[in-house]
Amino acid sequence: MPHRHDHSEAIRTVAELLPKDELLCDLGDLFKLFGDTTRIKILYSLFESELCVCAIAELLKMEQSAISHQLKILKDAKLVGCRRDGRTNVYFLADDHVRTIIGQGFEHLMEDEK
Amino acid sequence: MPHRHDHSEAIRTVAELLPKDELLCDLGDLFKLFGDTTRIKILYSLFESELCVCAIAELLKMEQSAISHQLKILKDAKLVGCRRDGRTNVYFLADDHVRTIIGQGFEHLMEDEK
DNA sequence: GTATCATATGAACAGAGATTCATATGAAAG
DNA sequence: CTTTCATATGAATCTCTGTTCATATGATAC
Repeated sequence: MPHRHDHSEAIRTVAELLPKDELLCDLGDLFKLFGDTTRIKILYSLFESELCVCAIAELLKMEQSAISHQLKILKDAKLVGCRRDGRTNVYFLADDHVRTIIGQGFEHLMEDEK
Repeated sequence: MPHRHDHSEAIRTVAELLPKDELLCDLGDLFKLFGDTTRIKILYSLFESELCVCAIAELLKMEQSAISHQLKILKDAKLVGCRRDGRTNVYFLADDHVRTIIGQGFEHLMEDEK
């Protein structure tokens, strides 16, 4: 028992309502995907239209390799999809939740400005 | 010019619609807050009721110091608020956006299960 | 086939961030 | 005013992660 004062009641109540550890981890992992500027920029770019790797690299003024690495992460998480087109790889948003989640973050920031 | 094939049109279009760098960074920083399991757990705990530091530490079975450090980060970001109560510090959700954003993440995970 | 373009990938490096340990602060009880 | 409890904080450590560099793959054009 680390401390003396009693809050066991509150703890019990909250503990029962807390989701499983695994789910909370998955939730953290999901938000981690949005927690990087490069990935946010990539996702935001794909809001408008599908794009090939080198277009994104040019747009963000970053190296092709860096973009490719991040696209792999987004693809593994199934936030983006990929399609071959000649010798280029075209990426696109795989899920409309991406728009919603980023939109929510956006709204939060906007209200903070006030 | 890093590559030969032309996509300058797509780049121009997207570039115009892309928010400022600073905003995209802020967005990334916001999501970074949710991208850690400990912080997710803390926020989730505060969904139910306000809690003092040692209650959270006990609940999550983590050291008081670790919780305190994370609470500082959440407080600096104004996601949680803090109130003195005798010699304990009581923390609470400062913003209902937190519920919305985490809720969206939750929904995304649930749909993925299918 | 060979050369070239677009992308992927692995290793190495560097920076950020989370936890722990030790200690400081601050309030209340005696 | 001293002691104890609750929390905060700084430094150190260790882990994770993003970028770069070099290279591999894969497809097209010649």
